[in-house]
Amino acid sequence: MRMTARGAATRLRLVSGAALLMREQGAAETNLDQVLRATATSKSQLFHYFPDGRAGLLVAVSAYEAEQVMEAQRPYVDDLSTPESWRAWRRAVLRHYAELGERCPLGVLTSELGSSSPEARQVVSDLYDRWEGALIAGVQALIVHGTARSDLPVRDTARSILTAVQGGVVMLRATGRLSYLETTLDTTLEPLLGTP
Amino acid sequence: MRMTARGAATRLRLVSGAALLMREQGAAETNLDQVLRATATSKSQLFHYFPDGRAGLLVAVSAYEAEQVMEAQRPYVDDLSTPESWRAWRRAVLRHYAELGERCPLGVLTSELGSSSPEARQVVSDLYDRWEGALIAGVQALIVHGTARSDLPVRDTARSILTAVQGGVVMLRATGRLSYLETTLDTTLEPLLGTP
DNA sequence: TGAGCACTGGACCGTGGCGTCCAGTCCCGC
DNA sequence: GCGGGACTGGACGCCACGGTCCAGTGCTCA
Repeated sequence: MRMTARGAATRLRLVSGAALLMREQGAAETNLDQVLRATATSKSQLFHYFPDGRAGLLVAVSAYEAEQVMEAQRPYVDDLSTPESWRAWRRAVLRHYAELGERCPLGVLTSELGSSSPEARQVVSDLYDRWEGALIAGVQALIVHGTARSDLPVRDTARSILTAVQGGVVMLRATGRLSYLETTLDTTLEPLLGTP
Repeated sequence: MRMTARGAATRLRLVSGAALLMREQGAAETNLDQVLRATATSKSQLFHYFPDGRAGLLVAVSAYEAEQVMEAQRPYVDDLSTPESWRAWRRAVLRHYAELGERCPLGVLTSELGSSSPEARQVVSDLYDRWEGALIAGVQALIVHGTARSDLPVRDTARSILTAVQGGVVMLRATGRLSYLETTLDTTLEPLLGTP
């Protein structure tokens, strides 16, 4: 689809506006009219940019939110080669979820958007792959660096960390408490960084 | 509401039937007509037992599924006083999720039902409290038993285990792989049971 | 500058799905 | 065995919400 700068801006306004609404009140509770009102657009514009309607919008929101999840961990997640960068990463993650609380992109991605369509599911699963890849590289680097024991199972360790974040976010959404994420992250990172 | 045996059976048929449908296809994708067809009941029966309609049914399903989550861990979760019972508990949990896969009560509880209404949210949060309580008692017992170090933070350890299960289930639902749960559970239980 | 297509506005439509109503049946307690 | 309330059946109403249509407007590029 050819698009002018103005068109691209409208499209982005729709996606980011929809994403925000869905974070705050859930995807299922967000209807198209709300999105249109919040973004000052009309129905025909929405269907112009998303011929598949709501379904297409959900996929775009998924991709947008997946990007936000990675963005929140930058720049650290891109280079987890030292204990310092791991610690900085941990701080960044905790800060992000402390700020957003239950209204985080990851929460709505895993619990709602991911199961809305095969395409959205693919987006979520791609996110996990990228994320796991970054963590694997980081664990590997710490072994080379000598901080972590060389017999550490690299992939399993990375997956544990990913799982810890997921679990922490679920509990955050359910209880409003950040402590689950903090504690579990500490436990899981211990073999990598030692007791802080 | 007064109820005869027959009425109670009808009510239970509605709740358990709805729960099954919602596990398999999600709560949002399950409408009342499907529930009625699956349970061989009629709309007036449903509204007879659930005057609040769909909302009330969702709360009842939440309570039912919360009970299923605990039931799946029985009898071990009620007495985690020895390393053997902890190991048996771990096996029971893994077997349960290996069997049900993505169609587990916990998954639909956390991702859909829990946010459907304040009442349902309360049910979910009560479940977590009960669960955490059982784990705390178990960790405490292992310390008394001498298996676990006495300086282990009891509540934090219990919460880590709970978070590990949650994270593992999220990843199971997203990827279909049980390994996340297995690995993370091992890591988290290590300070309690040592390397198996 | 003007032709054509991207872009916009908003009225309109169909329907899936929740909830209501009422008439009839069955069972429990006296 | 009989009165009343628990229980059942299914037709009906209503409306929120996703999606369509078409008539304009204004940018872009030759």
